[in-house]
Amino acid sequence: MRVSVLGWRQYILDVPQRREKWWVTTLIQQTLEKCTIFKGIPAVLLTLLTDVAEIRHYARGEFLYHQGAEPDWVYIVARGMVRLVQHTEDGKSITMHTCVSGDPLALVFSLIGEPFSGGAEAAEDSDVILLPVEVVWEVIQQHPPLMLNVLKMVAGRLREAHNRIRELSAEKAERRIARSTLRLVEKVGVPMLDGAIHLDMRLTRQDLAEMSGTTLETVSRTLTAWEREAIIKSSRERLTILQPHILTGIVEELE
Amino acid sequence: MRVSVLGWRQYILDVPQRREKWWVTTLIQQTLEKCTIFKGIPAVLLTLLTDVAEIRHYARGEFLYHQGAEPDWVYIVARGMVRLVQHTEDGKSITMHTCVSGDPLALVFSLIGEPFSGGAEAAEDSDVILLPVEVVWEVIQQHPPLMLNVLKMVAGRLREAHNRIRELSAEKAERRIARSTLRLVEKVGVPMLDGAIHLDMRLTRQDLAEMSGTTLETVSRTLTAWEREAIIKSSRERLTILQPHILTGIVEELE
DNA sequence: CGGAGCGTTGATGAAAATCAAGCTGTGTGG
DNA sequence: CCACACAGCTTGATTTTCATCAACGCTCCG
Repeated sequence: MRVSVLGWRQYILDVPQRREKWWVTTLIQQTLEKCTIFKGIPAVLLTLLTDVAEIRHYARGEFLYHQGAEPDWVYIVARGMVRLVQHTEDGKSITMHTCVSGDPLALVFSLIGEPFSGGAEAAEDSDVILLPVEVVWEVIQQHPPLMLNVLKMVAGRLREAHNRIRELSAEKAERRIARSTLRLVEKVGVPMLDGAIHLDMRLTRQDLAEMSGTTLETVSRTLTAWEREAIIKSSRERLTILQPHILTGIVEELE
Repeated sequence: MRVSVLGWRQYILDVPQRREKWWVTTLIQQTLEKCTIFKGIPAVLLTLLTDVAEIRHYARGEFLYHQGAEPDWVYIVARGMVRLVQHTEDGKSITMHTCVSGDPLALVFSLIGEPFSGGAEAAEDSDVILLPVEVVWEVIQQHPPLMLNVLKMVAGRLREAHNRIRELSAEKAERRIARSTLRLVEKVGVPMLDGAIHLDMRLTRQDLAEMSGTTLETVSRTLTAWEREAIIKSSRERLTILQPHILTGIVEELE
């Protein structure tokens, strides 16, 4: 009878065919539960979302959607990482935001019905939950406080974007690279026994450059310098921060 | 009885004391009516907002609020311009967004209850409408579709912020200045008979520099060069774009 | 008339992009 | 299992861009 209230019978009826593996359902439910975007959602609506959700795998480098496309799904990262990118006319890409497990993508543009301002590319092999836009919309109608969660999420991203504008306008490359690195520590940092922090992701110099607004050569030189000072330890696509407080110092020091 | 429904008796009762001039009420009502943020609002709620609104004058350079403060009002620009700024540790300021008549400020941070990520400074002598946060919140509760307007507004600003990140990461100073100029054309451009567009605001080189992520010297040199090519005509704090299409060309040309 | 705020211009230097060449680790296919 | 190709990384040399420092002109206003 949940079905008749919400009027999404077609999705519910589809479920048996689409969902063979019980553990897929479990994964979806657990992921959705811990999304800040769904905080405070009534159990019945969460179940509805779980029922209509699809899950899809994206290989590293694959695109979930492209700049300018019209949104038809809301995406939630279950496992892996997805980065939101914009491309310049001359083919460079810039990373606007990096989404990790639990982060939503395409949500806002779905709700307001505008085409994407950027593309979304899997930065790692990732599992992503897909929710039909109409269902997400209906769920929010049923429980308007969710809109506040959405607003908080966008506000957070806006704040982050403004911070980056400030950094790009006023700061030197080394500092911006330090900032990008520390942001990654927040997202995928794994503390080691000796106080070091390992970044649990594949990360090329190019990636860091696209996050910092600089070039891969500059990133390479900077990391080499840091490694000489034993601030970090890096190898191909791997990065461990040995002394995080020094990076913090680089970010905070005056002038 | 609108009062008892909404429970904002105290504001309603305050009105007679606070509002001596009838034309102030008219100005407030007309401004609120044309706000995209209040599009679709029921008349009764608009009246409520009009009743509880205050209007305040800010001189050029005066701050409406400062970075880090807790929001207690929602601001709507009625006349003039207000810019949202962030400050760096070494005292420089960066303009994040320029608000013109009808634009809301502090709205999102009010709704999510977080301190401001930047300050708001009157860029011209301005009249600004102040709405108590609690009333705005109550109005949105009464008419949830308004939340969508809010979301649209934030999404627009996020899009703009991302565009600026892309520009700052990849583009040269002249192009960024051209972009900032064209953005101002959109906001305060007044078309002239001869096809030129005059910017209806006081605008120093420093202002343009803070919008473009460069320095006042670079802006000065660029404008001088443009003036030599008869693209613009500028005098102290005044700017007229004689050939807008050339600026568009600078923004769009490859490499 | 004098000063404050805005604007111009020049000289200089630092930062970082760009161009270039070669190295290294990883994975793949023969 | 080896070789080899490729993607990622390093390093050096060169050049461009722009910030910075500095000095001075203009004009508005008290």
